Amino acid sequence: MKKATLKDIAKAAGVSVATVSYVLNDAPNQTIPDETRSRVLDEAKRLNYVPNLNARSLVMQKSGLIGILINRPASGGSWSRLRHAPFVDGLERLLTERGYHVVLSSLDAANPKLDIISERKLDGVFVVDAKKESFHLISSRFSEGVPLIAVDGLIDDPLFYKLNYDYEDAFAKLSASFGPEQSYLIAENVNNAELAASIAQSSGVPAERVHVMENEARLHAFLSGNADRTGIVLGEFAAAVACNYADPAKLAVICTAGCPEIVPAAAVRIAFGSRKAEAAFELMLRLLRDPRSGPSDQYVRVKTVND
Amino acid sequence: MKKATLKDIAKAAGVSVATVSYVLNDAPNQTIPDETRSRVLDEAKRLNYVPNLNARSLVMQKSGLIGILINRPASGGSWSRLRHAPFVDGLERLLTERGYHVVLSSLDAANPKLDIISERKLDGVFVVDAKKESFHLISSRFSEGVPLIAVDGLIDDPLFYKLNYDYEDAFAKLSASFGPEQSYLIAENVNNAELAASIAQSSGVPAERVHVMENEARLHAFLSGNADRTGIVLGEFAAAVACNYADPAKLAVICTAGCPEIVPAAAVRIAFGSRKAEAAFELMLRLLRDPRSGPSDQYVRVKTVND
DNA sequence: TTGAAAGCGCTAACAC
DNA sequence: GTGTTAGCGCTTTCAA
Repeated sequence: MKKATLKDIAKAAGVSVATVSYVLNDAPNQTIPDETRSRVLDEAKRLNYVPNLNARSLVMQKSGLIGILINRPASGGSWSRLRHAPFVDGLERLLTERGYHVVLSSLDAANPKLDIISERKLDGVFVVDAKKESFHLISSRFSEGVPLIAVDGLIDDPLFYKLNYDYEDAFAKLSASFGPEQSYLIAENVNNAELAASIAQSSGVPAERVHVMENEARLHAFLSGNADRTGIVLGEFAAAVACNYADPAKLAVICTAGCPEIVPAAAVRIAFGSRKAEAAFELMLRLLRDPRSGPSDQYVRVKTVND
Repeated sequence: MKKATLKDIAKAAGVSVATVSYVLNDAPNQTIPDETRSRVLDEAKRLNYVPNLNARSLVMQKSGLIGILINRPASGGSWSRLRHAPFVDGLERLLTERGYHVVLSSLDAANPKLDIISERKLDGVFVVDAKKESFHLISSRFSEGVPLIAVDGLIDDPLFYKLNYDYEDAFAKLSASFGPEQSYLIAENVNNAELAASIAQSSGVPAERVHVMENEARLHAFLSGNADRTGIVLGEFAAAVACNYADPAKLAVICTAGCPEIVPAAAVRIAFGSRKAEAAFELMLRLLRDPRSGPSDQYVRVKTVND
């Protein structure tokens, strides 16, 4: 039994392919009598018809595919491999639920192969944690109207909408008990230099007490030298590791991945929940409907969850 | 500037589309003089040619897409949302590196929409953590030769190759210090009932001391009642949570996600590393080359990393 | 060594 | 109401 096509259904139902297509797609301005309609529908079901989306994509010049392109660190512990996982999961779920198909693709920071966007005629693209250069590489190739959303990256390029956490807000909430003057900061090793700079700056923590997560040994060394201080940790996975070398009670963790349960209960926790995925989804839907309906300054900032 | 097609290149280079196609694909049994070849290549580059893979997929009846279909729990804490993340990440990376495009799709256990396989003409499919019924639903629709790999699921269906951890091996390594007679077991809340049963059974832990991870409250209650015992925990994320309610030093964690750093160093750790993703990738590649070149019993068991 | 042409399965304009 | 048909961009057979 091989795949049935429109033609097969047409033959079986004694109508033309056009009619079948009309019925199956509920074509707006076609008026099909119920008798014909149900005959077609019956045959389609009987033949186990499944549309070939490659054919449809070819003629429609759009695919129903949304891309999530992630710039992954070449090396790095599990904290960096996990960093985007809950976001990707959440976003994928929402998109799938909505009927989109999701293609996931790792970008090599050195050599980001972005052809997938045009090759597959992606309807919309999320670019996660990319360097400035990657963004420019994309925008130099797209005069087209594909919605482009930069996630976790500050980029001065009008082709991209930008979606970021409002770290400033998070730090502010912490400032009473974890004042930047006396605390240190453990930051995630993000690819986007502009974002990293902005985080460090808005934390208010002096540069010499900002540690960028790289490997366990260096983290250990840094924490040993700051055992008497309180600390702020960005990311629950980094925090889980840090708790092996620091007293959780002296730590405030800004949960960027929506997994607060992972960090020891003794630490102070402040969370963004799963809002980034939701915001990403909503913005994309809106742009898909109308490519320029996003916020006029192109920035979306996700705030922490208030409890 | 709109997308260039083969036809555009052909016109620009003064040859036919067939010739362009031959050149661009290094067609095996065509002999193209270097002069023509480079003229075509030059024009392709000049026009920023990017192939339309939807068109190619249509004629080739295959897409270059590999599907990862994941049965996600409707509810559950971050430990369950994270469970497959490192596997998916690792697998996606390997596939992407190899030139495949990866489509990711959540399956609703109640209503698994599997049409994506035929709609997109997927070249190969991983089905992760699915119930018996979902597997049957798939195999009832596929006489076709698409390589199907069931990950984290025991299923008696010849259409699927099965890829699972060798839990027995892991438990055996632990038996000296964490004897099943005196320990409890915290198991992940897997969808596949057959797998769950097999894990519980091969652990040797008496049924009344096997706790299936559901929510933090129930976990807390269970651990309170077993404070005097040693315990084995499946999954590092579950373990991280458990450490809030149990002494890490009395815990052995079987790391199923490749993220041992996440669990407190005081616990005994035994790991599968990232071998599942690698094994999945290798098996898929082999099947893609020759659909029946997998192990004859269709089972692949991934062992723990020896150190 | 190259090209013309027949599709792959589908959509939609247009004719009847 | 329904059918005919011209593509969408590509691969590949067959002829020249």
